[in-house]
Amino acid sequence: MQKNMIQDKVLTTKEKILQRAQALFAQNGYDGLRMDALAQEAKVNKATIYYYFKDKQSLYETIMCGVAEAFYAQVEHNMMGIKGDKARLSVFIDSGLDFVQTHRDIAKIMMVELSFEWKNVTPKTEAKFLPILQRLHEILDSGIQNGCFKMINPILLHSVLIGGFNYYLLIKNIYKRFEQKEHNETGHNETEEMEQKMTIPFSDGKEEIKAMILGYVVKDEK
Amino acid sequence: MQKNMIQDKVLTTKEKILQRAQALFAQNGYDGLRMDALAQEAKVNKATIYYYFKDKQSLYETIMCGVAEAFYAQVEHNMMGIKGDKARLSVFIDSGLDFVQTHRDIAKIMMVELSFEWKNVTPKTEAKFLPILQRLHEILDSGIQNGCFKMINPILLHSVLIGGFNYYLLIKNIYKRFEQKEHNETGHNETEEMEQKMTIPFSDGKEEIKAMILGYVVKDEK
Amino acid sequence: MQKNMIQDKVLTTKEKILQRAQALFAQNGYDGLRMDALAQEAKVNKATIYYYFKDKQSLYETIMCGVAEAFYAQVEHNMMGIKGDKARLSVFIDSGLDFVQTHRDIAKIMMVELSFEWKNVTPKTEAKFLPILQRLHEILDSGIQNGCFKMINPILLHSVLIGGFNYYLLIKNIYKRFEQKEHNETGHNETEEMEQKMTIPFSDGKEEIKAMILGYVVKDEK
Amino acid sequence: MQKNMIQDKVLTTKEKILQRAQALFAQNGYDGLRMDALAQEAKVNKATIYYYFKDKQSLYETIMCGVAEAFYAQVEHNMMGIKGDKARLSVFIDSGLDFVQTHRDIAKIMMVELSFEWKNVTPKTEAKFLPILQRLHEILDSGIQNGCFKMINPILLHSVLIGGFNYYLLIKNIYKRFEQKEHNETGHNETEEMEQKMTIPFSDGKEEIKAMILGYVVKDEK
DNA sequence: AATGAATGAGCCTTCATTCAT
DNA sequence: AATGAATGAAGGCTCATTCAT
Repeated sequence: MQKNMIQDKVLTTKEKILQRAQALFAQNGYDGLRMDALAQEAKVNKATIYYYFKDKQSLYETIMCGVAEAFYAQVEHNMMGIKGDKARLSVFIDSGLDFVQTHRDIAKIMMVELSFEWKNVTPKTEAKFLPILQRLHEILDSGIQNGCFKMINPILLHSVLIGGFNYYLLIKNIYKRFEQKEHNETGHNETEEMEQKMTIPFSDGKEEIKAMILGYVVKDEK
Repeated sequence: MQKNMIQDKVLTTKEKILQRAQALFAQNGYDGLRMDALAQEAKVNKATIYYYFKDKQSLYETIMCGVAEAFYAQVEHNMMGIKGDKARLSVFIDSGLDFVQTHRDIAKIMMVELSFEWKNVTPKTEAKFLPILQRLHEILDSGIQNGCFKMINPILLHSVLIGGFNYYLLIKNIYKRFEQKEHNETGHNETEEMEQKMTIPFSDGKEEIKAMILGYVVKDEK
Repeated sequence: MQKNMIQDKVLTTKEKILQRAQALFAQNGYDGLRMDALAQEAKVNKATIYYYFKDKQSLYETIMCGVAEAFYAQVEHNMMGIKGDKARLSVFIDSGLDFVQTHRDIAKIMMVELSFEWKNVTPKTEAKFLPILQRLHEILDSGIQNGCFKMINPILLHSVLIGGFNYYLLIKNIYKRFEQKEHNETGHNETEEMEQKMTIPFSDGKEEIKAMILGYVVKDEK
Repeated sequence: MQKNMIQDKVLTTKEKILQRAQALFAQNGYDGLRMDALAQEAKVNKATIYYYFKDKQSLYETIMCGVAEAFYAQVEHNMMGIKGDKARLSVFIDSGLDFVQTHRDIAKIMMVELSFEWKNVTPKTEAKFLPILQRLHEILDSGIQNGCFKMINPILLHSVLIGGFNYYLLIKNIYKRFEQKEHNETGHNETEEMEQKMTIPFSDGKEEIKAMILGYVVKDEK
């Protein structure tokens, strides 16, 4: 998080390139990233990028694989030693929400890649994502089979968790812009509903989503 | 669905361009769409596109505005005459889910645009989206104020509804690919979990999401 | 030949590009030709080249195919109606020598391509050269079989004819340079051998080569 | 011939570079040789090349000078002690043919350089070639003056000798390819002329060329 | 209304070369 | 003696856009 600032000088050239590339891919997408811009941002010569990475696609692949591994590692780490389906589901949900919140660049890249139907994802990268999906399934399936979870399509749960939350974080940004603009433009005659918006501050969102999911999935215990 | 084939000849040149542009923007994003490719797909000369649209940005804007208007119109139409907070919420959720499901291209474009922080959205387009968001707020706020809905951040609900469902539809595609590949590669000795996947067919998803949201929002009436 | 000067304005853009490309390929080889330089020489925008030709390779291919066709057409035309093995061989030799002398660019390109073992020659181009070689064989083989020609490897004859003469034209250029330099540097005390050089002016060369070949191939008739 | 394998370890780094460079220049020409590729082939770091050679041009020059010296040395060696114009011409022709046949790389490089009008040849290199040409002239001129040789342009003789034979060796390669392809494609129904080709095997070529030249140059003695 | 031809700007990539070690 | 890292300067090619018709 704050590594960038503190360790900026410590990063190797390759790491510097990867770091900036991730940010730029997230901002502009695969086609939108310009190698010139990346070189400038990473403060290296354009040719230096090609010293470390075969081409743009390979740079992207490196990032995507890193993403997959990072996500998998975090979930694995968090789940370690957790027993009981409900506890495991709870930890899993928290892990997912945290990852999406902490790794904004990655979440965005994934979202876009998903929208483009995995267009720029190579088989190698795809293979890295498989274990993650399998792991999610194991967890959810176990709960369903043990009877403490309602029968639910695991993918759907996953979607609400990751897709819903990521969308929330994204739209919050846009929303704030709307409000600022309106505020500037309308002067003081805000409508009541706009007042209303202000009274419901942007919540963290994680707890609500978790509650929404658990409320649906976990069977009432009597 | 089969409109393309039947009406292909009926479409004006301008409509043909817009139709193909929407599909290509959805597939490749703003930067990914090539005017050459569009001309080819629309079976017109490249210069013809510029006869109808000032430039690429203007073409995109036209589509985005159309998107916003279409969404707003559908919601308005569906809500017409519906009374009662719960009923209105129900219809609203259905409208949202239907729209996302029916207008895949638009949903994808919006998702990507959101990820890129509205990068290619002009003020004019932005203005078109405002009424939609306002309408959603009215509906949700009313229910909250009337006490039949739990206090919830409307944006969060919106996110689970639109973001969660769109994500579900997207990942379903990728998922099916994974399964096909694995099926091809592993031959016949699928593990049990893979069997399991098969037993939970890809549900429509709409009902679950609706239930999940309503379960969280609607207060139990005693 | 003098078309360039007279018809320069009449050439289509595509022809202009091809014409200049041929000259530049001859001067610098495939790798040595710079698309920028070509654009400048042809007085068109660089992108215009790509409007007419897919890429550098395709441009080269177009020229090579043209070359092959031009050569074949000229030989065919000259041979038309010629009867008798000796007469045909004579006409064939003249055609070859004339072609090499008239189409200097082409001869150079072919020579280089041969040296690089056909490196930049695509199958399509290769196919165009086949008929030429076959035609040469027919002619020579017939003479050999009819007994008026000495048994000779046709390829060898071809080599002396084309390779020897082309080499002669090339080295004449270099030779002249040597002499000029020496003349400038040595002042007036030229050695006798240098005087000698001057007394044997650069002959056309065609007649000598033709005589050399015929002297070897044609059997003395008694 | 098999020197490469046996002496590979014995070569100094500099020699290794020169050896591989010569081969690569012959294959791809000056512009076609990539310093990266050379480094890889010579199994040294790219910077190592620059440790031994100022730049690409200087590397090329070193090779070209070596070429000239080698050629000159061989001719000088072979001619040593040979008396009589005809004998000397005979030895000279043999030397030339042998050199062209033995030093394929060099012959190719020279051929290409000639085609490009000595483009990459520096004055220093040019100076090395002068003695060779002078020596050839001496030999030929002497024979002409002594009356045992027909009056002939020495350069033309040189061209047929070197140019014709080198061309023959080059085109033999391409020719064999044609035949292989045709053989593969036509199956077993070769036409008669194809049969014919097979019956005239690729001769060495040296004797024919020598005979062709001598037949033309040497005056019949009665 | 529509298009073939042409282009300026810029993109990804490569190349010969240098630097610090 | 030798090299991993880095680079300035192109090089081939593409893109959105315009022009003349």
